[in-house]
Amino acid sequence: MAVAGQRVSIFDVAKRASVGVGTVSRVLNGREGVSAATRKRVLAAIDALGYHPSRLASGLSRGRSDAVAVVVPFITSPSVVVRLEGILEVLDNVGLNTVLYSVGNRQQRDRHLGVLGDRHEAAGVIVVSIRLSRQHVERFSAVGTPLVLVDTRVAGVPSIEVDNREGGRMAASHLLGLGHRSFGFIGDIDRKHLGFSSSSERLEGFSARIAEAGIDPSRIAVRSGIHSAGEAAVLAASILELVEPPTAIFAASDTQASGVLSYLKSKGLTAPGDLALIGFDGLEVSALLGITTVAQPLFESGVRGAQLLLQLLAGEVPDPGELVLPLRLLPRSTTVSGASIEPVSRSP
Amino acid sequence: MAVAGQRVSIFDVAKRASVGVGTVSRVLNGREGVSAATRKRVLAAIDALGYHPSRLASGLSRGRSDAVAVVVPFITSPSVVVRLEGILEVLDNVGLNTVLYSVGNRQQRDRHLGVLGDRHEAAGVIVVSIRLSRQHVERFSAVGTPLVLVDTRVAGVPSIEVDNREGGRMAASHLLGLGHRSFGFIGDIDRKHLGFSSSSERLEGFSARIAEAGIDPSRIAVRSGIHSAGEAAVLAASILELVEPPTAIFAASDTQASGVLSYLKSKGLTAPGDLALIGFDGLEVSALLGITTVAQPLFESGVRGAQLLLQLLAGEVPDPGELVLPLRLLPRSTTVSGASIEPVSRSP
DNA sequence: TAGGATGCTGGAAGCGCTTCCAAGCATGGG
DNA sequence: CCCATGCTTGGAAGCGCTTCCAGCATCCTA
Repeated sequence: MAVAGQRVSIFDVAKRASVGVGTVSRVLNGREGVSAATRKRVLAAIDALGYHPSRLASGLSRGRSDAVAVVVPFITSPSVVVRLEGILEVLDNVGLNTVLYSVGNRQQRDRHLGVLGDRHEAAGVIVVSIRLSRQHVERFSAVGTPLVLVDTRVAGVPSIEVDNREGGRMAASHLLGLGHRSFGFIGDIDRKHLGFSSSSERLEGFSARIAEAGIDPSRIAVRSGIHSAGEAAVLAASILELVEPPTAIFAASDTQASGVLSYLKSKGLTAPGDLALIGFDGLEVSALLGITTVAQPLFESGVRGAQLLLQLLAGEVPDPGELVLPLRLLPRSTTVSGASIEPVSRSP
Repeated sequence: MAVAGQRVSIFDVAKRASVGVGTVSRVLNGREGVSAATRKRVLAAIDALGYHPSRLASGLSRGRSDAVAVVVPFITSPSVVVRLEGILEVLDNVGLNTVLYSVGNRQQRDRHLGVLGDRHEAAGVIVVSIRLSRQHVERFSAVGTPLVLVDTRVAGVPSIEVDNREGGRMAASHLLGLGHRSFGFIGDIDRKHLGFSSSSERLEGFSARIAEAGIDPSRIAVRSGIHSAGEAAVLAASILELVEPPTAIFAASDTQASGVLSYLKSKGLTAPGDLALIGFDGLEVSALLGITTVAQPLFESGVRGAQLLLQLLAGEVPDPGELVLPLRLLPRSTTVSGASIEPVSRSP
């Protein structure tokens, strides 16, 4: 055991095993060229001293850390969490250390990305949902740190995305097909200025499709607020209090759709009878509540992103570097009355 | 801008500003004893070169990093995420860098905790939900790294917890009060062996209270599986297929309760008519679905934990070092028929 | 048997920062 | 006019590791 207050260094291990520090380093890194007997002595010393190598020193000396950095926006949205699960699933499996950097505002973003790009503090970096400038990206490519984007993109950088405009169109088509002609939209505001654009892109696609159907898109009742179910409930109220409320609402996320549904229930209203409702994401909560949604492969986006990074780390050049994953419309009971109810599935 | 492939060091900045590295360091760390003119020259050089100090080097040199490490179990449960939000809320506000270490198994746990405790790679550490051994803790106290536990505890270490046994008792009392006499329990298995014990503690309290009511607790239909809604649905099926199914089920978490409810709906059954259902945690999903639950202050646990750490970092000794937060039973429509439905609230 | 290969090993240099000490330079009091 | 005092400043040492080179056995080959 380590003596209280004393930090054990590679030097102590070397002394105890009667070898040089170089040899200890070789053992630590599983490099060959160390006899079995010596290796055993070193391992015994490490064990006896309770030694842990300093990641700082090794990273500094090597010029790069061996951890993977994942930069995520302040984890406030369930969709980010699911993506993260996918990323960790892959990275954990191959035994890579993963460090998460949570970004709550632009300042934090620039600091973290600056350091991660400028210095080699990570073997590779995955950025989730945060919009990067070309400058940010150039830093990474200049020093050769592999970079992968999930749910965001910059030309020329490997990324995983969905087509949010297409998703908006799908939602509109579904509602139009059901005969709806008046619409509301509940989206979120990028208050932290991190460049979140999916909400507005979804609205764009939605509006475009509505226009194609010959309906004036400026008549869509658009409301935006912070991304939360509670806020969405309030926004829903404001829409339903209109003189001529729409017959259908498209919420930019399932979280927001669930807030709308909760508001309806509290007023004794039902979907789709009083209001048709469609969300986005395909979160588990939408299945539990029976909310129709445009589902995107969140978990898979994380998995693919991590796999892309592994390829880059292995020196390969991923072929379809910029991947667009497919969306699926899941019709459920908030738009189609009498839709069959399925239990949530066992696998995520 | 930095020249491609070239890393800019403090030395380059010093040269450009025609000062010594010591002076640059002083400027970087906002230390006084630098004339305004010199400071301005240094800042200009930093800007011109696009310089970012290396956290590795500064951490190594200083003997400690200035970031706060938060160790969380592989983010699989929404409750952990909410706690994390609370932690980040506080830490972000005071401008502390936060780095998350995700732990998926014992090996990872020991590696991360070993390094964080042994070396000074973090100014302070918050561990969420993972059980620590006395040995782990001693490492931290030996080197003097502040440590705070959230949702787990070790005697003598500042921590934030709830009384899970008491929560189990509250659930039992509620169901007993409604006249139920036969029970099922759906909990989770600590498959990763990270020492999660809340599920079993909740069962203990539940059983104890049942026994006090004169009912043989061994007759509780206990089922356990991995922590997910889907798995809980399967376990619920196995309980309801019993020859004499219970009239009420206590699920160890809201996530699991939501799975049970989803199963009921898919079978055309209702709560509490066919089965009374109570969950645990007070997640938003329980409000959305109207599930009765034993609510714990998740967000607040994170906030308090972070505040505790800030106190320790400031050198203060927190007075009630080991905090037990209160639980609240929220009766909703899965146990009390006709319970009023409230919209989800605006604030989290 | 000698000369070169080969396999292990020790340890110095260097990664980029902080910190501390000594030194330079004004300034003010005596 | 001289020296003590207080600011600023430069830069060497050291944090703990990796890496590379040189040194030493040992082994193989001709």
